[in-house]
Amino acid sequence: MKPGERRTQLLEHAARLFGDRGYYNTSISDIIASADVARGTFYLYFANKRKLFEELVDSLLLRLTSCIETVVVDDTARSPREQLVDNLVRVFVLLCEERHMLSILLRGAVGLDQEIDDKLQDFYREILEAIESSLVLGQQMGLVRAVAPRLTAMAVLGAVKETLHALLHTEYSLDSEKEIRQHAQGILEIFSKGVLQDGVSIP
Amino acid sequence: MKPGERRTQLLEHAARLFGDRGYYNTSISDIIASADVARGTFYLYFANKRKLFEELVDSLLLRLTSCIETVVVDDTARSPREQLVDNLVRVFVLLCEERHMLSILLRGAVGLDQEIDDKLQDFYREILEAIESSLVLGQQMGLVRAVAPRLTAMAVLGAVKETLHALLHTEYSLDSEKEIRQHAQGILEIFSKGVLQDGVSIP
Amino acid sequence: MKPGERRTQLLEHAARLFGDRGYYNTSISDIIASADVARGTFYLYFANKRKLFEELVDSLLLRLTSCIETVVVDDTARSPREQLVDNLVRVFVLLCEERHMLSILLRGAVGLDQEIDDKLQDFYREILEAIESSLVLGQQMGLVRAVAPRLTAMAVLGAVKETLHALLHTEYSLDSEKEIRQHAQGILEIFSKGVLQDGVSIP
Amino acid sequence: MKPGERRTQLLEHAARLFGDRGYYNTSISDIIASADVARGTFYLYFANKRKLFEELVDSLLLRLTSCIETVVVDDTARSPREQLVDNLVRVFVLLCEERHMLSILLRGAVGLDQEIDDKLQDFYREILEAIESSLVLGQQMGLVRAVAPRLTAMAVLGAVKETLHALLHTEYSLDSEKEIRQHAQGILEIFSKGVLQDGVSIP
DNA sequence: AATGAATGAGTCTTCATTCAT
DNA sequence: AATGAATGAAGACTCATTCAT
Repeated sequence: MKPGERRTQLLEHAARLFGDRGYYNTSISDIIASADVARGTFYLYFANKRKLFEELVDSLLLRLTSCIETVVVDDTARSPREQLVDNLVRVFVLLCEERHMLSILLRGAVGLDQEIDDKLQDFYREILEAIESSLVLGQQMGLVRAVAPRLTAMAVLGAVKETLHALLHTEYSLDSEKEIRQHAQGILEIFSKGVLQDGVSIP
Repeated sequence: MKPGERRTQLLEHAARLFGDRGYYNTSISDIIASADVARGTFYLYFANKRKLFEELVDSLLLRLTSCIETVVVDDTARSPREQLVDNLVRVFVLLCEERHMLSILLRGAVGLDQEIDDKLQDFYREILEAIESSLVLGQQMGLVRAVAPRLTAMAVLGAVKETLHALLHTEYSLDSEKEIRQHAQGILEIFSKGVLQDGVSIP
Repeated sequence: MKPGERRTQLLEHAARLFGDRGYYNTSISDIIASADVARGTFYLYFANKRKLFEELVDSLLLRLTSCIETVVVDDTARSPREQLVDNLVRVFVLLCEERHMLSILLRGAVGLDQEIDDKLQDFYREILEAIESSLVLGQQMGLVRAVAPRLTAMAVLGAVKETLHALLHTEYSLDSEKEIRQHAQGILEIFSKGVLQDGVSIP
Repeated sequence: MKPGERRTQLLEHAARLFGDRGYYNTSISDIIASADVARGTFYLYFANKRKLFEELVDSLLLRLTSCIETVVVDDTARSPREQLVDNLVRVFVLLCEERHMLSILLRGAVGLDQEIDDKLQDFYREILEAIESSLVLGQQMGLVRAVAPRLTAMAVLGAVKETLHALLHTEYSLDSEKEIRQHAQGILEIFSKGVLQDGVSIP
């Protein structure tokens, strides 16, 4: 077994177990039994259970961050719309592939550890701020109506989270990339034009 | 101490602790220390920690459910829009008053207990279905565009959840009912008309 | 409810429960629930659980002792044989009527309390000594062979205990006094003549 | 410390404590304190207190069973009488060496656990049946009088149990194998010929 | 006499972590 | 690098007993 392979092995098994049962219902015994590794070996690679979890979260946030590209208005190759959809698609594809991590991401690590909680909090805050500043920019360019940018950003983020959440519980499934793309476009459309017919307003 | 008061006392202290630290980081010792009650007294009122938690969840879902009224189209007193906003406002007011329960609601009881998890799941599913059927009705009446009803329902629910989530972390605050009402109207507006200016589309 | 009736009520319910489940598997809660009496009331009549048990044992030993009459050789009305059998019959009748107490008697109160244990020990010792001295007397009168008196006494007591034990487990039943009398005579015969045919010895 | 030694260590200390104080008055704390072992270590070797006890009972019954050999009538080396006595001697020797287990054996595990109780019950039943069938065989061969076989079997078993019981309370002691052999022969003789002189009957 | 809410010492059990081999 | 026996702090839960009403 190559060096580092043991580590990966433990991380993968732990991710599956944490995703399935949650942090507190996954014991070190479960992880080492699943990875077929001795108890002492675990502590050769990770300082403790919390650190292993933290590493899983870090790794996920890193990969997620690298999924998201800043939308460039004057890209001649891809329209802003395409770039937005592509961002969403990449996020969904990543998280569909790693349901276990998705589970960890959505549940958060509440009550587990302030440090890890903060990381997730920061991650979401950055995303919120990115959306918010895009909206503000759009408003400055006259493209976006006078909606409250922060509130709108939260709405968008929440919508994405909720559809991800639905994926976990198999009420909803996105099996092909085509479906995922349609899903992403659907979300974008809802927020672009709203749900009402032109000229209609809620009475 | 009146009968039933001890129970309530324990429920309240437990709610605060569960809300602050999460289920697993709240021990019975914490609860009874907080409520200043003897160990045995706890078990006089609750079979175990899980049952107490379940009761908190049940009680919250009950109160939440009773907040939400079916929107009636031909109400002469209040327009559908007002009814929608009032529903949202009541939910927000209730949850603002009980932050601890809000925390429990949003985190879910993941990995804790299938039964409790299912209750939350069912609750959210009912809300989703209510939103979805309203949208379908709106489409039949020609008011709502040809958006995917399920996806849209998830987007709306997610948006509400996310703003509630923000409340927990004090990035965002809704201190008066007036603010809450504006907040609810804001969400409604985003989903009604979307974020784009009339005649504009994302390039 | 007459005074003293509460006491009796508690004693009877406790006897049944102790007999069925044993001392440690019978809680005060069980007893007061069975007797339909408040918790505090229990302690009005008994200092504690142990004292109640002690009273049950005392009462049983008293009644047992009063069952057993010293065998008188020159009684013109009843032969010694009849007196012996009558003693056994009375003991069996008493214990058949109160199976729960029989259970307590046979199990002993081992590990429960030195004091109670000693009482049972003393009771059995007295019986042993009575049998032993009868045997010695018989030997002096030339009726009894040169068997070891103590050992023989233990054998007799053990035989009686074992058949009582069998009653508890329904392998064996003594439903009428006639059956009980035959049973007692059977035991007496075994010890009188032994099991071998005249003139035969175990090879 | 060799593998398996910890287990044995715990079993031995537990046997002593259970024997001295009984099951319910022996806590896990007592056992681990006596064996000078950490709390967690206990659960490394036994699922719980009950399982440890069960193992002690199982082990004793196994060793007891292997003490007892079927009596062979046409053995040229040892007469049936010798074989019978040898069986008894082996049982007594075993139980004299392990007083603690003797205590457990005689007290039974009443009210502790149906499963363990049944094991003891079954063990005694088998012994009873073996004695009973020997008596019936003896009757068919014309050696044994027309005594009730079941009743007689119970008497014999009871006698043996009672003398064992006496050993526990030091009223009686069997310190050498010679004494034990005399004891066994004494019991056999009582049941062979009875206690009465030839030609005498209880008046 | 009777009640039953309250108590808290004591029990079993789990599990993350350590360390000698 | 790897092992797994050993640890013990910490948690949930029980139940005999008390005492104010």
